[in-house]
Amino acid sequence: MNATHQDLTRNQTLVLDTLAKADGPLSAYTILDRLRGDGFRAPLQVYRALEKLLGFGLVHRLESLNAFVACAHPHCHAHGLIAFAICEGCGQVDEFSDAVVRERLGAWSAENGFKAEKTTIEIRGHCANCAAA
Amino acid sequence: MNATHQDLTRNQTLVLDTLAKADGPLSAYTILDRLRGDGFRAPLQVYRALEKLLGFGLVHRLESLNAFVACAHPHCHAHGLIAFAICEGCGQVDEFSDAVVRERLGAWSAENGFKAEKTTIEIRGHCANCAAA
DNA sequence: CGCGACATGTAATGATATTACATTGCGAAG
DNA sequence: CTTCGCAATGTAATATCATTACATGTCGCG
Repeated sequence: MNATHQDLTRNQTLVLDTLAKADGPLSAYTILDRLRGDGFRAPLQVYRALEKLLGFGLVHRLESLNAFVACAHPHCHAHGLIAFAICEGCGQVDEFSDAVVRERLGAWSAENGFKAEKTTIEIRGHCANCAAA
Repeated sequence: MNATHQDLTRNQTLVLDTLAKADGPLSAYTILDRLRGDGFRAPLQVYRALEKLLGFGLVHRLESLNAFVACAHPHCHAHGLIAFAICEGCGQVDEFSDAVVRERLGAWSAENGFKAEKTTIEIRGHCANCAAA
């Protein structure tokens, strides 16, 4: 049914691996630079792979950063709505999910006849370590 | 203490009025184009005004759109966390606030020692009218 | 006046994303 | 087995969004 890692093309695999190895979000152009050695030449190669990976749920886009991260729970295909806590200090991203938040936003949508398709929740701030420093 | 509409400079007023008159979010460059007749020549004039207006809470940035809207409740300076429902059909943006959502995200932050500074919640989808069509 | 703080003007550049078009690889229909 | 069609890929050009750097203007205040 859903795409597995097996179905990925060469470019998709390269992009996903790059994100998985990174310790934080990467911009498309950073990914491009890291894959020059693998023959990547143009932004579109990255954007096309990202588009698919986003569709597969293997990668997330951080809207407030214009950057991308590998999904922290790639084998769990059921995490309804995902929130991100983004540390401005170290760049670490924490991915979590909250049923109550999902329920409340769903309730608002229902009340207002709004058909939600994609929800973005991003908290910018400082993680425990960086806040201490 | 907080800036009032009175304190705004000419450029800030022009940008805010442009956003207030618009029926949806505008990109910085769209604002620039609309203000050419008022002497605007460069993106920075817009970005500088937006920066201040964002600080005053009179304008919001929609991260998933790279665009800006006038605050729907400019006289209420206490709306903690704001969520946006963005219609892909007509471009309308609905701004709302939910205490439970705020409380849940605050709880997550507290539990994880995360110091939240700015929270973005954006729901992309279709409003009642556009979903019907 | 002359200084300091802040707003502004202008140009150049950097960063992010898409459009357009040519090519390749590969499975299915004939 | 070949040809058709589709999806992925390659490449260039361009569009869109945002910032850096530096010069100038304005105005209150000592």
